[in-house]
Amino acid sequence: MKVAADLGYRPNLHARTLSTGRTRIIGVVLAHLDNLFYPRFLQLLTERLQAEGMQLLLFVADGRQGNLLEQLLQYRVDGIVLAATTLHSELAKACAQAGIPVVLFNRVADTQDSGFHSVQTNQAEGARQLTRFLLDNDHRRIAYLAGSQDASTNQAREQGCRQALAEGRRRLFAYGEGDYRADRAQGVVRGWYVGDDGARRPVSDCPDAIVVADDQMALAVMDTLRHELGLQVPEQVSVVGFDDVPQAAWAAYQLTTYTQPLPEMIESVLQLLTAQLKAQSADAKRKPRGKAVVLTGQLQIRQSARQRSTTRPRR
Amino acid sequence: MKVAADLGYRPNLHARTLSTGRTRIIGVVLAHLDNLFYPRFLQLLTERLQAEGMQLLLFVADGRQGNLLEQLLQYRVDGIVLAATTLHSELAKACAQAGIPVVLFNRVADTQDSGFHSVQTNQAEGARQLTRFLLDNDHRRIAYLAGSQDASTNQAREQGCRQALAEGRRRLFAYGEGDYRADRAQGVVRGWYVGDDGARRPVSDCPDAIVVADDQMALAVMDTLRHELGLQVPEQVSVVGFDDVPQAAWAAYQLTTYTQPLPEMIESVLQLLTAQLKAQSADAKRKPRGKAVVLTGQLQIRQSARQRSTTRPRR
DNA sequence: CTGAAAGCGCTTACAG
DNA sequence: CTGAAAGCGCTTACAG
Repeated sequence: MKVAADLGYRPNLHARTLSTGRTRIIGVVLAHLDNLFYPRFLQLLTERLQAEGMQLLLFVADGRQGNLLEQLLQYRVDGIVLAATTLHSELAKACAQAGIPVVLFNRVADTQDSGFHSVQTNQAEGARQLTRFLLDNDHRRIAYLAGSQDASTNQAREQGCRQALAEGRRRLFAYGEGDYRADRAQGVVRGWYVGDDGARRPVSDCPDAIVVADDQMALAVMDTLRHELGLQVPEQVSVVGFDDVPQAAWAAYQLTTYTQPLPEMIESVLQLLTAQLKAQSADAKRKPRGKAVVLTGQLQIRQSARQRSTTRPRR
Repeated sequence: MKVAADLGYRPNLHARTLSTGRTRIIGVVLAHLDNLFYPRFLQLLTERLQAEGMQLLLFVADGRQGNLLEQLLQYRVDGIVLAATTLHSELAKACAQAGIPVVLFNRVADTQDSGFHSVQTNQAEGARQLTRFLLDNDHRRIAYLAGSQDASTNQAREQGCRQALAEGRRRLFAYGEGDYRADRAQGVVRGWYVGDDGARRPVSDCPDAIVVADDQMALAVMDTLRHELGLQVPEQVSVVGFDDVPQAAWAAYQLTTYTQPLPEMIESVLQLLTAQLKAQSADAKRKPRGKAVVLTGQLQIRQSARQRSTTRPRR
């Protein structure tokens, strides 16, 4: 042993892989690393995997999925984490078919009980709480600015928003699609507040609150409202987001949002992954139903949404 | 071939690795993915590596470097990109000793001609241009807010700042260390503008411009100046940063900064990496000198630094 | 030009 | 309990 250490011997993990069939490599597929929510996700996931002695092979989905799948399979990854919100489910299916454990992050399978494991926050409940907060604080013309229509995150958030409105016997005042992109979101907002003639619309024709499908867009929307349209946030328009990205807490924004419990989510991802790895070696044939973990986030009240009164009535 | 495809055959890359000695895996080590500059770096690098048919194995340096090095070596990565600014150079040396090509990103070896390849922006020149811009626009009390003292990026930027001041026959008005962390930077700024008694210092005792070692800290500094200390940026205090992270362009900040040419930098990283891989297979013994690629960035003038006058004198 | 064999560096079942 | 052999799935030099 001493000699081996002195000679600088390191076991070759690829050789080990050949005989054990385990690579200890997890493939992680991201769609947009430019979304402010994912850097921290990636950092935490990497740290946790490292701590477990596993490695993270990073892929960015850029449309050419075929190639990506090929790589994933050829490297015999032990498991795959799919965090690409808008990613077509073809990829997930192909991986599962190849017998590789898949965990969907912040995304749920669009086909019913497809057998995929998934981890997400209770999106609908979060959006419901945000919307109810706005209703409770006297907002009456509430708009929803959607992410991508086909993203499960957006669908749940939209549904939660609509549900809260229905409970409050209110209708949605305006609806637009931002596709989870800052520039598109800003375009939608301009359309809401500025008429075709380039003049500002009357206040009563404009939303007094905007439920934005994620923080990324919400921050961009705040910029446009304040610096381009000259509106006060939250005095004239309230904005709420979803995720609680680091930037949401910055003094310039102080965004009211719904916090996704990222560390817990990561733990769940790891649990699902390792559970599958064990089950796989135990009895490879028994295919368990996909387990959908839904975690509870938290309403994070900051300053971007107007509150009825700072001095609360004494009980 | 048809049959193979029908059966879903995929070559096992680990087996190939065993016989060829090439893994087509590049190890990437990051210190802080929470720095706003790195997500895009990682995204672009991943895309480029994927395009070349290589894979990216991601590591986050969390102090326990020994373990990290072990993993890197055991997975027989073909090359390593070290983007961890404050990372101790032990790691780089150990990798080089093990015969793995290393490219330093945004960082230069602290030991002279250590044989490492590196890619960076001309940091000193950038800081010089930023500082000169401030001088040319009538700023007289210029402070430098440093990153980590031992980071080569910071050393070069500080030197560039001091050089421009010397050229303008000015002295540095104040100096503080933010360690590339937003909260530390904010603490330094508070100390500059607020006395021990908690009262604001007289204007003439405070900087009228701050050269911040990176955008991450510069944005936090702007927040503190505006929202905590009630100062106008740029009217009362100018702030400039370095990197040109996506957030620097946000309407709330409009940060004047020095743009690092990220796509070009990535290209250089890939070139250095592939060149070494070829050289390695050609004659493994000839150890070439480290090549230090220094690219030119660009002064990005926005609104966070006061300009003398919007109407320029006609020539 | 085609095809069988050796070898890459491990693990593990098996023989002694 | 120890030690030699077979096998994981490729590549490549070599024999036919």
